[in-house]
Amino acid sequence: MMDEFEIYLRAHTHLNDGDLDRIRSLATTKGLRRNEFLLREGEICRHKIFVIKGLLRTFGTAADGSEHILQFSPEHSWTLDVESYDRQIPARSNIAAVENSQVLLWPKADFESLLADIPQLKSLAQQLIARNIYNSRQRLLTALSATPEEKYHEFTQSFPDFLARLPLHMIAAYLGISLKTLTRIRQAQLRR
Amino acid sequence: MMDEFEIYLRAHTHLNDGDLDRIRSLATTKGLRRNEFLLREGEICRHKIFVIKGLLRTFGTAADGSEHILQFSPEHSWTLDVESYDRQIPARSNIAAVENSQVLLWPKADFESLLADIPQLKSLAQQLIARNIYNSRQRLLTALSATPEEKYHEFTQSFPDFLARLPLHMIAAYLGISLKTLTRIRQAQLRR
DNA sequence: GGAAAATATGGTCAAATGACCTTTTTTCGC
DNA sequence: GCGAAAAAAGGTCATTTGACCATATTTTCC
Repeated sequence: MMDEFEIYLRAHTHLNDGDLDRIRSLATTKGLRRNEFLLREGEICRHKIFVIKGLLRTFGTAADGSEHILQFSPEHSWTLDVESYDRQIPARSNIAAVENSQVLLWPKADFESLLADIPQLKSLAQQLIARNIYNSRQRLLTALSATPEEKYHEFTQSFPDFLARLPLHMIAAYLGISLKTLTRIRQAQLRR
Repeated sequence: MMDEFEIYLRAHTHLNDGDLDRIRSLATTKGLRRNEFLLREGEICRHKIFVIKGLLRTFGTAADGSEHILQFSPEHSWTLDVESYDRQIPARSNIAAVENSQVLLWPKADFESLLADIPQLKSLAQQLIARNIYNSRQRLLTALSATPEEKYHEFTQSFPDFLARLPLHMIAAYLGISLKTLTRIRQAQLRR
């Protein structure tokens, strides 16, 4: 059950078995059905989340009810609503499963004690934060400057494996374009 | 010269005079003329930057030469190209002065030793990182979901003081809309 | 103070995009 | 495997947006 996580941790850190056991021991496993929510807007994000298997999406909803996807979280990635988790305030985004998935959950207090006690884990966490910041910058720049076609192209280059796992309307919601525009782009590319 | 910075630090941290002096002593002051660059795409960002006075912009350029503004940095804010600074790799963004400005610069190695030695500074730095992440999320969501008019409205609410300090074309470059669209929005609002 | 540059506005037009709707195809869940 | 639901694709049309151009206004800087 947890072995996927162990593989991940061993690949990304140098931890002794004791620390690894302690990290594992504080997590609970949870299965999610397709479309099941892990966090809803307005709730407080109380856990650090690691995706063992499957695919999650983090999305906000606009005034008109439309969904806009901030992030996809596939197996071997971490997720949460940062601001809600940090400050324990109501979340402004939702997290839900795209596919049937399996996640590990650590209550915030537990994870913080792990971070305080295990420098290698802390260092991993900081790397992840840094990467997150770089990615956000790049994504923002793309959102500001790219045409729909360029956005789609960048997406296919960055996440080739997601193409087959996501319905197109979610890709559109991630790129900030309409489904119609996305299918038009794809049709145009087929004809070439 | 440095007093602005001292006021800022005292307002946001609890530092003793010794630490404060040490932080100040490692910085150099630099004046910038309007439109002068502090960092150009491809260069390596070697300094942590604090804006004493004035206004900077951080922007990327697209293939067609158009500029897209990632961030404005007014007096009493910090800036840099994160990825370039962290990893000492070529920057993908430019930083330039919008107004005549004055900044403090710390060479990376010096600032790192300050962070290592002064916990209050480290804590301030972490707060700033956190805020940066929240803002990026919000900005991305807006970029994905809002209409040009909503984007402009949110901008005026968030940064009322910037309106008078920025040429419209920069606001457009920040919002990811054309200057034409922006002036249309403003005209429509005048008529009401 | 005055020339030059930057900025803002306006007009026109073509193209891109999204809203709305229907139909076909695929996938899901029991 | 089958019925229901979800997803994809297609059609049509009105609207928004941006490109390009000219012009007016303001600001900058020597």
